[in-house]
Amino acid sequence: MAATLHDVARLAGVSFKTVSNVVNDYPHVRPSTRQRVQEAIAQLGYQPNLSARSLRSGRSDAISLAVPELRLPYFAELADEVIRAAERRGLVVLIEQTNRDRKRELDLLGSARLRMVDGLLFSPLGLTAEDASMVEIDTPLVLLGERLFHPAVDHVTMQNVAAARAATEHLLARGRRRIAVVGSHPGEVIGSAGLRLQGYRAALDAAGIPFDERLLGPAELWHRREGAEAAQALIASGVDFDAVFAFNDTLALGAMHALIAAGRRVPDDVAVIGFDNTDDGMFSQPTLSTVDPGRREIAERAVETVVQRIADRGIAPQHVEVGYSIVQRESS
Amino acid sequence: MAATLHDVARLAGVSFKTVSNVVNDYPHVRPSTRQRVQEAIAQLGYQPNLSARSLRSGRSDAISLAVPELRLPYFAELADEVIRAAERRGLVVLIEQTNRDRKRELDLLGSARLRMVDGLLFSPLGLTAEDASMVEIDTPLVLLGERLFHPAVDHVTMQNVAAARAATEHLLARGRRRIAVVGSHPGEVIGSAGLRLQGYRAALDAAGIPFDERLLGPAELWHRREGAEAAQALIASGVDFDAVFAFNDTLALGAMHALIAAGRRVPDDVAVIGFDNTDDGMFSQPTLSTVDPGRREIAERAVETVVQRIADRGIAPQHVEVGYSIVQRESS
DNA sequence: GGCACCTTCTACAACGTTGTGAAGAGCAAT
DNA sequence: ATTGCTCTTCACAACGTTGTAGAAGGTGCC
Repeated sequence: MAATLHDVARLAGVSFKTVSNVVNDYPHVRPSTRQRVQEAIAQLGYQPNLSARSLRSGRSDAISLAVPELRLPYFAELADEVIRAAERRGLVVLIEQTNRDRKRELDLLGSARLRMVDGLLFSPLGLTAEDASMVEIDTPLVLLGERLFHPAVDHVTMQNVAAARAATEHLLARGRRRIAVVGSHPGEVIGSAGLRLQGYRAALDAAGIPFDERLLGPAELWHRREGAEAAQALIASGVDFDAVFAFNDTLALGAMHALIAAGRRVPDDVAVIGFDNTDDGMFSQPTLSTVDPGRREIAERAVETVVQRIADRGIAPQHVEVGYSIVQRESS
Repeated sequence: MAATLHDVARLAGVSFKTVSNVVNDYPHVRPSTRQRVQEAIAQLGYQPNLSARSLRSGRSDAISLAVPELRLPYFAELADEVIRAAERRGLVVLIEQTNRDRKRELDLLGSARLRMVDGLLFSPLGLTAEDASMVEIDTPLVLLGERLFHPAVDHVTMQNVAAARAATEHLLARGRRRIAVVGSHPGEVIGSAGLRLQGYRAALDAAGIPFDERLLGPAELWHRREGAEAAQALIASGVDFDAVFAFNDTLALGAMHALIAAGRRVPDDVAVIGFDNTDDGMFSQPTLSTVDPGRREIAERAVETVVQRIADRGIAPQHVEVGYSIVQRESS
C-alpha cells in the first residue's frame, strides 16, 4: 500500500499538514523539521497521490492533444514536439485520435475526460463552420490548423496562404509554368486545402499565368496512396504539367512514386514540392523539396498559449501565426 | 461552475447517492426515479468529476505508453494502434517520450504520475540488464520490445530472431550471398539489434555462408541519417556486398538513398530489405521490402495484457510473441 | 512588563465521488 | 396483527490532498 501524508506525519512526529507544507515548499518550516520530514518521506518512499491533489486543487498538470491520426508523419512529429514542449513546463500529454470524424471531434469537446485535463490542443479536421460555437467550452482550448476559427478562442496556425504562394513561386522561379496540385478539396474555402489553393492561385495571378482547373488533383485524405492516385489521375487525364505542388509531404511522396512509375523524371520532367517538412522527405529518392511551415514553433507556441490560458482565463484570445520557409532539395 | 451529484440530487429531489446509483447503472432504482434523475442530469449537463472518481475508486481508466521517440514511424504507428486498442476498452493513453535515455526511463518507473494511471506499456531502449529489477513496480506493467526481460513481468514482443532469419533467407533465396547489415550494435546480445543479428547469422550458418564482420554497418540510432551514413561507410570500406539487411525501415530508406546516390542500382546491384513494415516503405523509390513484425497485434495484445493485469494482479505473468511475415516489394 | 509581531505548527473543513450498511415502504405468508 | 422478505432509498464514512484560520511559542520594541 502506498504511503500517504498521514503515514509520513506519524513517522516524523508532526501533523500531516506539516508534511504537505514540506512537499509543497511552504517557506515557514523549521529546517530541522523539514529534514526530519524529508527523511520520513525518503524512508517510506512517499509520493503524492495525484488524483487527490487534482481533486482538491482542480489542476492535473496534464493536457490533451487531439489530432486526426498519429501515423501521419506531420502529426507524429507535431505530437513529439508538443510532448517535449509540455514536459519543459511540467505537463504530461494525453493523445486522442479523431480520424477526421466530425462526430468524434464533437464528442471530444463534450467529454467528461476533458475536465480531467487542464487544457486541450485541438487540431480539428471534421468539424465545419457551423460547429464553430461548439468550441466555446470551459476547458482552456487552443485550436491548431485552419479548419475552424472562433474569435474568442486561442489559435495557433501556420501561414497557409503565404507559404503555399511561396511554394508555387519557388516552382515558377525554377521556370515551371504548368503546375499541378495534389490534395485539393473541391469547394473548400477555409481549411488547409482551401487556403493552400488560394496561395497557389495568388502566385499564378501575380505571375500572369491563367488558372487551369484541369491541373487540380483532388485527394480527400492526405496519405501516400491518395497522392499516388491523384498523380496517376493527372497523368491519365492527359493534361500537360511540368511541376506538382502537393499539399503535404505524404501526398508528395506518393505522387512522386506514381510519376516515376509512369516514366516521368523528377525533377527534369516534373518538379515536385511538398508541404510540412516532415522527416521522410529528407532521404526520399529524389529528396523532396518542401515548405517548412514552422511546426516546431507551432508546438511550442501552442503549449505556451494553453499554459497562459490555464493561468488566466481572462486574458484576450490570442491568434498566433508562425513563420515558414522553403526547403529546397533535389525534387525541384 | 460544473454541476455535481449534489446539484443534480437537489434538482431531482433525491439523495446524491441515488444520483450516483443512476450514473453507475445500479439496478435497484425505480424507473420513475431513474427518469427524473436523468432529466436533471440532462438539464444541468452533469458530468462526473473523474479526479474524484479516481481518488475514490483507485481507477483512472488511463494508461501510459512510454516510447523512445514518437517521430520514428515505428513508434508513431505503434502509438496509433495502441490508442485505438485502448479506446475500444474505454481507456485513454498518455504518451511519454524517453529518448532512449536510461535516466529518463528510470525516472519514469519511479514517477508519481505512474500512480495516476492504471497501467504502463513500456518500450525501454536505454535500460540495461542490471536495471531489470527496477521494473518490479506496483503499477501494472507490460514490457514491449527486447531490451529488457523480467520473468515476473508481462511482456509482448515480436519474434526478432526468427523474423530476422526469414529476412536474411529471403535475400539468400534471391541469390544474394554477400549480405551487409545496417544498424548493428557492436557487442549487444539482447535487444533488437543483437537478436536480429543472431537471426541473420543463423540464416548464414544454415546456408553454409561464412559470417564476415566487415559486412556489419553499425548504427547506434535507427534514423534515416544513420542508415545513410552506415551505407556510405560500407561503400567507402570497399567491402563487396550485393544486399543490405537494415534493422528497421527507417535505416533502410536512409541506406537506399546513399546506395543510389553512390550509383548502385536497387535491387539490381544491391537488394535491400528493412524491418517493421512502416507506411513509408510502401511508396518509396523503389518500394521497400520489409518484415512485418506484427506491430498491430503487438499493440492489441499489449493493451489486452495490461487490462488483464489491471483486473487481476494475481495471474501468472504472460510472455506473448506475435507472428511475423515477409513483405516483398521492389527493393529485393 | 506589556504589546505587537513574526515563525512554526496544527485542527478543521472542504474537493466530488463510491462502498457499506441500514432504514423505510410495500407486500406476502404466518 | 405480526413477521419476514424484497425493493428502493439514504446517511455516513472514507479516498488523500490543499486552503484557511488560528494557536503556541519566541523575539523585539517601547
